[in-house]
Amino acid sequence: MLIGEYIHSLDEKNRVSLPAKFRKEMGRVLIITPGLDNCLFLFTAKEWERVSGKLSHSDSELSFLRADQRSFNRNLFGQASDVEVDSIGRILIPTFLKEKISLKNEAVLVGVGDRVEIWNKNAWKEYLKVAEKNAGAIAEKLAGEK
Amino acid sequence: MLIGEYIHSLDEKNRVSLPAKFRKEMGRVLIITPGLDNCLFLFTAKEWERVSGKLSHSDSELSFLRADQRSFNRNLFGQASDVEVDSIGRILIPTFLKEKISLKNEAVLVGVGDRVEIWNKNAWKEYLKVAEKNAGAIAEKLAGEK
DNA sequence: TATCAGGTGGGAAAAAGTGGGAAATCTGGG
DNA sequence: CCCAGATTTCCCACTTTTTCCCACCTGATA
Repeated sequence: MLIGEYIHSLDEKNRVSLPAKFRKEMGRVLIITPGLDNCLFLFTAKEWERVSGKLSHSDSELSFLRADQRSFNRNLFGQASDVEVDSIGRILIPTFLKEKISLKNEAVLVGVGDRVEIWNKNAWKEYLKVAEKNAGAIAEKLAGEK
Repeated sequence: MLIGEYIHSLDEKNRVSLPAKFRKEMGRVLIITPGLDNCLFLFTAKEWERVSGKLSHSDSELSFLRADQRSFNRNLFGQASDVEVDSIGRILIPTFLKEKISLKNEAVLVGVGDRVEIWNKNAWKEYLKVAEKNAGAIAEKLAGEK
């Protein structure tokens, strides 16, 4: 289970260290994609299989015939990238994804159970502030649903 | 799986580098056709077999009997062209396809799972903007279906 | 204080991408 | 049938980017 929050530097070659605690669990090849709420998702290869398989339609049909499928797949696949963890535990953030969430020198890596999220530091702080304030109310709502 | 977005130059001889990450998976001979939403589709030979097979004998009826099917197939098949990847990984974009999607000096190559798409840079940015806006809604919808 | 692990930075080698010249091929006109 | 000009193909060379590797720094620990 991936948990915890780490602030690591993003160097001028767009490298970030994957927190040592995440490395064993995640393996050597990861998939990075735009996430929701302006962060990036980092999936293990296996988890990516599950996610992409679930989201994209079966390949027995021609997915490009439907406009909403095209739109969705261009987003999902076109904005994804596979990254390899180097010999000392770093990954390379593709430029177009770095820009998408306005990553600067510092990146926040957050373990969220089965995936890792990468955030712009300020965006993360802001998000947390709001999330904490709402936590009580959301808990009540979830309690009703589950 | 073909994923990711790359911006490459289209030189005055109409050549573009196929991103290195795509080369191994795609092989030496590709099929390029007009795509949907004003881009070009680039299929592997194998994927083209599958696609063209589906389109030409869909629903076990004769595909030339329906006007809209004739129209669609004439566009796709008639304008298709096979292109060979040269010794250093470039392909040649046929002039009429280049003009069809108004390609300029820069081309965007996008991996969309089982095919690659080629876009005019601005058109891609515009498309993506809209697609991203709808992604949330589509995701919710898919979440409901699955 | 010495040691170790995690994290950071940077140089050199390799790969990827770009541009252009020369050979080969095609085309139309005499 | 041959030639001149245009186009395409092939190959080489340059530049930029990426990858690989090594060294250093820092904080925790014995």
